[in-house]
Amino acid sequence: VVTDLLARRLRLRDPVLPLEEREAIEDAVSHYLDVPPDVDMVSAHDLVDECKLIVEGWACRYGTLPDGRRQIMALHMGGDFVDLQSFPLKRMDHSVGTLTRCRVAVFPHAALTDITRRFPHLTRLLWLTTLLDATILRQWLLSVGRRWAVERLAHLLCELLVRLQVVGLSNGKTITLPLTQIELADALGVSPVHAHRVVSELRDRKLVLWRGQRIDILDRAGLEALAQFDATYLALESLPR
Amino acid sequence: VVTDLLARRLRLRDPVLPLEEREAIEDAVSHYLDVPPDVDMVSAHDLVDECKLIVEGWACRYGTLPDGRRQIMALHMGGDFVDLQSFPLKRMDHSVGTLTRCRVAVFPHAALTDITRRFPHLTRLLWLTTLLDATILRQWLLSVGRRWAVERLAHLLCELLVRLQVVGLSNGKTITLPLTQIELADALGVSPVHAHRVVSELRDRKLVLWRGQRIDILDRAGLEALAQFDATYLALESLPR
DNA sequence: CGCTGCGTTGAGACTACTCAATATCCGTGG
DNA sequence: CCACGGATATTGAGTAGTCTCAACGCAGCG
Repeated sequence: VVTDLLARRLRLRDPVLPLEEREAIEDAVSHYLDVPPDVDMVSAHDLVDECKLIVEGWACRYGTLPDGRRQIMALHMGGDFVDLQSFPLKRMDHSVGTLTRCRVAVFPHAALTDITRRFPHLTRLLWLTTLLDATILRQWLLSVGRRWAVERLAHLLCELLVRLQVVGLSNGKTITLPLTQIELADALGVSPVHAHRVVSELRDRKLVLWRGQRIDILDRAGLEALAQFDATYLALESLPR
Repeated sequence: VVTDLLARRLRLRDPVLPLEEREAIEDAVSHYLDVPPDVDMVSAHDLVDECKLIVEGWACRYGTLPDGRRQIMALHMGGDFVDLQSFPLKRMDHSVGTLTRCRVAVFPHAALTDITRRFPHLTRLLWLTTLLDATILRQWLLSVGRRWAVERLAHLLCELLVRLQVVGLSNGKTITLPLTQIELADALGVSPVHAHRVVSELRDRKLVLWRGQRIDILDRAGLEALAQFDATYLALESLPR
């Protein structure tokens, strides 16, 4: 299960994962877990000794300020490691919470250490996935710093569209986004009221049909133009080794 | 040279770097380079096959939108890898430019691949440095998304103060920041005019003495309070292996 | 059936932006 | 040594994007 998800996410970079590496991943899973919605899987400042991969469901990374202001820093879906960075870092600098009920696979750090000793190539792939998170993070920073709120929302949708398609969770025309407008606001770095206004604007511009969690993309090209979207950061190209 | 810089940056996490690993790092350097100020060391979309570590000088990562808006995503000084992420990723999703003249050490990807094959522990340390960049990145996102511009500037100063102290480039009371207000604006995600106003505000509040590139910290506690600064994300604690 | 959380909408306030003018610094050349 | 040009710093005024406050509607749920 786990291997298929990871392989799907990485196939564009590394089409064939050697059998022994596939087995190594599978063996590194100590157990599976079901986590209810709106629960923290790990909290900032925690010292952790295992990593979690989402098999199904949605989660988000977020940071908070002492006075309560909150910023969501990433959205994660099936196939994503939510805290692989904790393997080298150990200490969490942010929290990860579920947005929906999540099924997760648990990888003890010890098993990952073993992988780094025996499978250099696989190690580089795991490293790669943490770096992909970072490229997305940089785009979010660019968005929050330099895009207007509407553009930012458009860009988020473009990103999710691609990422969901890669793992087969969207047909490119519709996505299911289990976020309240308050959570969306925390992801965009705006107030809840403004998040709503910005959603309305995309609706009014006839770019999307947004009803609750279901979002129909009416004009993907228009959305990408508005967002000034450039997908290269998602590292979808196949490269020679 | 290179090893000392890296060791200094990592000593809090891993106090003793085995001799053979130190040699491996030293051997991985193919050559040194001097880069003039205000020049791109690597550009977005580049396909690269070597990584660069700053020995001396300042550089920044930045991303741009097609219409020219620019966001600086990280500031780098001596001891920082500016594009280690390009080792697993290959393709650059952003650019790296010098702020001052820089002396850099060059690591061919092939040499790094060799390290991942022979030194799992060192590999995890290299992985770690890319993840430290990511924790800083997350703080910047939190800043840009949820802190007012003054708080954001204060937070940036607190961060730089700590980072410079770790590598011995600041005594904790003064830092040299080779940024124009335009570049500072791009780092904070505000307009140049507002960047200036925000610098003035820190001056007026008697928190700093800001003259050109030289910044004297008059009230570090006040600065940290204003920024709601929490240094744990910089991973300065020593942890049991 | 009333509570509670979320979505929606309006109004006024505030942070930050743009435009624009002036001042200062610094390297270059006369 | 000083005049000049260009880039940067500084300041003011008006505007625009976004925020806060607040009210109301709606749906789910015990």
